[in-house]
Amino acid sequence: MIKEDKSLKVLDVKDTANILKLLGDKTRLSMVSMLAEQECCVCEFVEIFQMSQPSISQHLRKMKDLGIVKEQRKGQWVVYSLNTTSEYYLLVRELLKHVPSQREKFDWLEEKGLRITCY
Amino acid sequence: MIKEDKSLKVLDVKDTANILKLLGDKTRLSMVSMLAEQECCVCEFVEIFQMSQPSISQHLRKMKDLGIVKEQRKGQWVVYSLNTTSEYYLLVRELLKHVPSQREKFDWLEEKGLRITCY
DNA sequence: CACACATATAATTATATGCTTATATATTAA
DNA sequence: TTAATATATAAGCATATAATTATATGTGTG
Repeated sequence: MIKEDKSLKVLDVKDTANILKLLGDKTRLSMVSMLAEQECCVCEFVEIFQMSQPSISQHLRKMKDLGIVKEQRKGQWVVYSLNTTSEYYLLVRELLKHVPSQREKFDWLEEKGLRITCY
Repeated sequence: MIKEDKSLKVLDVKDTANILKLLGDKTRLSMVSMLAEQECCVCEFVEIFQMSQPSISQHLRKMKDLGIVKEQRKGQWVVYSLNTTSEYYLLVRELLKHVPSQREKFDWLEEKGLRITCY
């Protein structure tokens, strides 16, 4: 019996290129790296990236459209998280190994008293 | 003594995003996938991708600029290959694992009698 | 309900990207 | 040296992208 490599899923060149293009943006790559650590809501991203709220929303939208992230409303907030059931999830996890941890960004939110999401 | 993971090199978020953006193009991703198999010259790429020669040259230029590929003149041809000494090489290799082999493209060149590079 | 807060969408704008055509450069062969 | 072939670069154009502002929608609270 051949053992399947659980860290590998072969994808289309075209689909893969689309994912790479999507993650080929500093803001979005940081976002997924953060989401690999913890879930996070829109207004927290706005604080972290010092960027307009619509801009953040649009970045998240693009990632949601390709199924990389998912959203969940929690009261007045919308909390985003990595979609671990995506066919691209393994690729994304692999990519993130090559990028430094973004945990500090959550620490910064805590310090500033801007952390929203409750655990 | 801590054993270093030879398949992992942690990079800047910004640099990584640039690499992903570069490879977030169907043509360029196919190109590096081909180069991971064998070296290849410009005119062969032109045949494979059915695209103008300047367009191919420009794609290769971008990848050369980031150090992902390197070139070597062989007579009237310029042969491109993966730059295995690039700081991005490990990331690129990892990415390519998630993409199907492009060996068939070389087979197609052979069949059509368009294979140039000599081994 | 009215208001505040959080988020999404639409419209606009500036810039980046990818392709084409035209042209320049480099190499080989007659 | 001239012609043919291979490649690179420049300029122009059409489309894509990422940001902004303005506005709409959704939710909690008095």
